[in-house]
Amino acid sequence: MTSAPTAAQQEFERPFTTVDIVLLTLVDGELHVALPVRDKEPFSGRPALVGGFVHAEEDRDLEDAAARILRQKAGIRDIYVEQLATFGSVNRDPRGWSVGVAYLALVPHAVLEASRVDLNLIPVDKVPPLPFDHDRILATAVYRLRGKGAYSTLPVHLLSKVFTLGEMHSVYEQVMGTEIDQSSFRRKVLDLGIVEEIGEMKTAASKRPAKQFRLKGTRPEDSTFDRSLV
Amino acid sequence: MTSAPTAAQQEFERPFTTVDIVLLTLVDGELHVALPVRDKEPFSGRPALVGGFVHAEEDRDLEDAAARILRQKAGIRDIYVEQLATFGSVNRDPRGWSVGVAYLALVPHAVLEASRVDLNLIPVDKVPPLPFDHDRILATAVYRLRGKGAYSTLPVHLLSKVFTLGEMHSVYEQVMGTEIDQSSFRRKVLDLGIVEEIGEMKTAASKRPAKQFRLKGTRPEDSTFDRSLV
DNA sequence: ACAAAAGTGTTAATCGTACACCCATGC
DNA sequence: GCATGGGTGTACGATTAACACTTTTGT
Repeated sequence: MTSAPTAAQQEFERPFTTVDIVLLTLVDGELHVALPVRDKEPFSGRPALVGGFVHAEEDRDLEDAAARILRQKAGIRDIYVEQLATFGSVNRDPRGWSVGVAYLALVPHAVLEASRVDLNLIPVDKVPPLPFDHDRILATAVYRLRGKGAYSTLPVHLLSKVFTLGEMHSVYEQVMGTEIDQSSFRRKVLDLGIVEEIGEMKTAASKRPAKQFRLKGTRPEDSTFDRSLV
Repeated sequence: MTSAPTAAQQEFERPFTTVDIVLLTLVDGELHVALPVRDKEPFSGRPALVGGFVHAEEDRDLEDAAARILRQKAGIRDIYVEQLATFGSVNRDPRGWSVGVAYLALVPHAVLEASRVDLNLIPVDKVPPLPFDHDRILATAVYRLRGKGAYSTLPVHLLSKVFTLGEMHSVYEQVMGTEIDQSSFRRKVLDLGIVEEIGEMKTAASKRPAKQFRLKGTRPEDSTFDRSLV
């Protein structure tokens, strides 16, 4: 409360609020999660999700808090972040009743390499038991990515802003864990109009150069469609 | 913190935590939201979402808190509830930095009528401006219901446990706001196996008696499928 | 010239919609 | 017997998956 405490508020002990971020990236075709080693109690020395307290004096809202925490604890900014779910209970944190607002963050691997912070990337299927309820949060994140993946542009955020259809195709295969017919994928992506050709640049790789694309206008960052891409 | 406060916690002012519930029901074919009149400051006398503080001493987790609030403030229990999203900012509540965990609750109208509480049901498209950020929360809830509706059993929870395919058909039409071919709807529902015939009871209405159904085993309350029912 | 990835085209099966039709009951 | 909602069947068009084929580059 800012100035005028009311009866209702004073009566109750306030839970404390954290933001917990599942930061995912793709390291040569495999989904990894950032699990930096904790340097404070509780669970000091153990890997855990990127997280921190909401700073009431500093953060204007939860998204601000998430962005700040990503900056301060992971050294990255301007990446894709969406709210996942909120976990609150008396025993998820040994310090007492806490509310953890969980976020899903997707980032191209290159961005993480540019950051100086050691994020301790671990393949999502080789993660050791985590402190707090972070196992559950991680599971929720992966479930969301897989579930929403086929019907949205979510997986694209694992790529850099500019990409080829080949790269996009491959990311969807990796995220969804299935083979996807190249031809069908291509056609769907193209006539759903979720992507736009950028210049006619080409990749300077080894074989035939590919056209470059970027996500279409839909700034709201998300975009869901009714056809499945897998 | 229960016993041993650490440095990190004491430094920060804690936001307070509320649970805000969008309680929806169908009153003769129209979606209504429960907006009981507030009897406390702030915004005393104005209709607002059903809500309350998390009671750290009493609630074991957020779902507990939501259930308790529904019992105490709406006089109902054992209804369908799912977490919607969490809204937290310095200015959503005049009392200061607050975190509101929003829930979507669906209930058959009959259950509300059994409750003694005056819930002030208002058609969702005729809702006056609400206090706090309740307008936004309500919009999110309706958006979720419409968006998820066609691909899940969500709308079914607006019906009593036992229902006919005709009733189900009609609820989906009302929620989604479209006409749905009766024959196709029927076939999809049936061979998706999301529903099971109960006895061979029949309705004692006016015309030809209909078979009665209930949601199939999938207790986890939810259940999503990949085909659209609309 | 060959490998490898980009990109195009065609076909057969599947799915969904629309519509026509029959059934059981109350009045 | 007729109006009304319950319930079934079918046919046509749209969508998809599967696969074959062509193009363009680096080596």
